[in-house]
Amino acid sequence: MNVELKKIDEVSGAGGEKYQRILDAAVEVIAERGYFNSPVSAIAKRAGVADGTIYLYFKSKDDVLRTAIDSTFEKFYRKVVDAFVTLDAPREQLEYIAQVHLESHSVNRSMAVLMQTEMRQSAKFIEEFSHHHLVKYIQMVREVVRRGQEQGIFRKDISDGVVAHCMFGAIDELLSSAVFTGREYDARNTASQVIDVLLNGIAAGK
Amino acid sequence: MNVELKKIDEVSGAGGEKYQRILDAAVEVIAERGYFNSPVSAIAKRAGVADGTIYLYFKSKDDVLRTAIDSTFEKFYRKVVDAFVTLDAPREQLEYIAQVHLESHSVNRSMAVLMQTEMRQSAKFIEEFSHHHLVKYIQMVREVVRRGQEQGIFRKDISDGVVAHCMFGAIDELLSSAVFTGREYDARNTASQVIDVLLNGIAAGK
Amino acid sequence: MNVELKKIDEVSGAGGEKYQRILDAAVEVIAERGYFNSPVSAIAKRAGVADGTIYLYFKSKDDVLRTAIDSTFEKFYRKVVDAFVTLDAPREQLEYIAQVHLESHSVNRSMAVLMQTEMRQSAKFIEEFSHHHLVKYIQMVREVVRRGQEQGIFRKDISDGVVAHCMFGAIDELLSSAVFTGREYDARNTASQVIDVLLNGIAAGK
Amino acid sequence: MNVELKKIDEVSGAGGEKYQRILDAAVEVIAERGYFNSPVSAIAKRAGVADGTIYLYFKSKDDVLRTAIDSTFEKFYRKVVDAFVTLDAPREQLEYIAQVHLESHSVNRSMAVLMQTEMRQSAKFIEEFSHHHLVKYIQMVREVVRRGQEQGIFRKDISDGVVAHCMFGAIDELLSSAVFTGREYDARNTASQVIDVLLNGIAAGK
DNA sequence: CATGAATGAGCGTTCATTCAT
DNA sequence: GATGAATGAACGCTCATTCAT
Repeated sequence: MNVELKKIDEVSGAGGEKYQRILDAAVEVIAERGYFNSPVSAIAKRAGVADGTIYLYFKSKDDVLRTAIDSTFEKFYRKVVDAFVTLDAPREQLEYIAQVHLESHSVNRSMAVLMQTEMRQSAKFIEEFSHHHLVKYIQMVREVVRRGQEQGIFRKDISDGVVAHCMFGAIDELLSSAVFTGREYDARNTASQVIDVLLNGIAAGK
Repeated sequence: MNVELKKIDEVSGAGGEKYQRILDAAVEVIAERGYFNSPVSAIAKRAGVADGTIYLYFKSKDDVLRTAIDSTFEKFYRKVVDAFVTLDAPREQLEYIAQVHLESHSVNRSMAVLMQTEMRQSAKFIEEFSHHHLVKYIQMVREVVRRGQEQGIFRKDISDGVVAHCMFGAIDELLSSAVFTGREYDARNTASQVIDVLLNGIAAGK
Repeated sequence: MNVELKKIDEVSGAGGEKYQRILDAAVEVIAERGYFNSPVSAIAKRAGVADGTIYLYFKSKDDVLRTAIDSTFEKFYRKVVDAFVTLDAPREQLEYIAQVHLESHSVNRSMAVLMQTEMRQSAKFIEEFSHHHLVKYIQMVREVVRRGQEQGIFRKDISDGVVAHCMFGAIDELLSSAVFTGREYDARNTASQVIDVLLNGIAAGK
Repeated sequence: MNVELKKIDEVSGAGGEKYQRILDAAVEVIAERGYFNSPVSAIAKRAGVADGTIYLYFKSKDDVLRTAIDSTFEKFYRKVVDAFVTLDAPREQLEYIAQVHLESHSVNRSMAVLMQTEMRQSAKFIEEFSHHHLVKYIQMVREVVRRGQEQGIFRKDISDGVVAHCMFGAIDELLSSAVFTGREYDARNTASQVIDVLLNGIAAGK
């Protein structure tokens, strides 16, 4: 894996930002038309390269999509990990995750569309994704929840796994709904609402 | 030859449930391989009919998928509406929706997989009907939430829309995760946990 | 051939005008949509019979078309032969042939369309037709021309074959043009014009 | 393998006349079997290219046929127009048209067959272009006839339209008959006979 | 005789991938 | 490296024909 990342860097070194151009073009085109309705030729055209050139940088059409998703998730993961260095409180950590997750919409709208659609197009793909990326997300949240439980901030009679899935699912659905309806929202504010529900529930107080 | 014909008759039982055999086969095959990786011929084979036979019952490949999803959701919707006749309390209503939603896994695992994948694709036809159904679900929950707010059971400072999406997303993700990891769960128990989180939050009490 | 005609009569005897209904329906449908765009099922529907029924009366879809054309031409041929019994003069005979040929448009417009289109759709079919029917037409005209030459009415320095083909072609093209443009014409008057050109030419008289 | 590649190169000569190879193959195959009985794969095979290659040069199967017919007629039309620059007399002009029309047989026998068959099919696209071309032919002749009438060479009591259709039909039928019976003829001589009939008629002089 | 559900070969077309240049 | 013409397998769908009823 490290090896592969290094190679990428080398390639994109010189004038080889063709690699990145192809990735971006793929995300855009696929977001607009769907994976199976996006011929490699359309991606190549958008990237401004010849069809065959794509195969100099990627093994297959599938590989382009996979790489784009992997790299997006990698960025998400790194951003969260970096912030955690100076962000200690479980509550704030959850809110930060929610916020970054929801921000993905505005950072790269095409990518957000793609993650809500193409990423889920086949059980096979999901199984892969579930194991590689989602699991990492869930782990992250579970650890935060467990730390909160240990600190007495969060209830101990609740499964951290269930909480983690609920949180991911809730945010993902809000994001998804915004993507499909074209609605805009304020990531910070929405994150705060979700965390409010998650922490305090909707039952009328006391 | 007679033997073979007899066998077919046995299989097809009453009369025209080739229609149903095709639907079931489609759901199975598409759940396994994805819509675009499931040739009509594969569906036909699984259903034990000739390729052309599918077009006696459906207008197109699209139509098969659409019909399968429509009918599944219709069943879900009706089940909930029926139960609501004798189930009044907002809290119980939410729990019932969660439970039926989670039960879909055991009722028809392939359909559950399919709902987690194909229903979200970007193809134009999804926008048409995926949303048609999801919107109905969200509406249902929003109404329950609003009634709870009016009755003073639920907090009034929270958007019913956000709550509805959170609930759907949380449950759907739990379902999805179970589907893809092959985990089993008890629908009633899981539903109760999710509703607990949703109503009371995870923050340690007072 | 006689045998086949007899059989047809027997079939159409009782309530078996299904045979004729199928022929008529085929001509109509094919005239409207073209042979290859006219499924047997469309012909059956128009005829008010089941698809399979057509195969009780005809060997194949091709056979229906062939039979319709054969029978139309047969009627034409008989009509001309009958009239010749009391119509002696070569000039009048030619004019009569032209008139009946041109009348086919009004007698059965669909059949006229079909003869101008589908009958010519493949070299194979034309070769058959050319040999079976057209040859008869040409022969008829050639004999009339030869008799006219013997009687000193027609020039002897002209090939009767060329004349016959010219006459058929000229009339057929007028008919065809009317069919395609939807124009109407008076068969008797048009026939008289064609024969005028054929007999007297268009050069200004001395 | 090298041998085979070399052979292909030899065949394809200069550069991109795959385009022409496909057109020629299409004309041949369609002339033999008819448009609807000529799968694209058969045309590709005859042209020595892969099925998909055809779609690099043409939009559809329809487009191949349309292009072939258009270009053939365009050549015919240009040849006539060019000759008219130095060919003034109406009589000679008619004879020239007849001759070029009849020569088409020897220039490209397959194309001649195709023009006698596919050009007249009922498919909608024929109405679009078959008539587009035929109308041009008829117009050309009508103008010549009218000029002849103005010059007092041709009778004025005869419709130029009828004459034009008669001439086209007569020649086309002679061509067609020769094509389908496999007969050969001398274009110049046959043209002269047809024009003789058209101008002077077959009635015995005075 | 008549039906029409069922078949499956065959079609036009697309597109991921290769490879000579 | 970069190109893009060429390939051909694969697809969704149609429809002539059959045959159990």
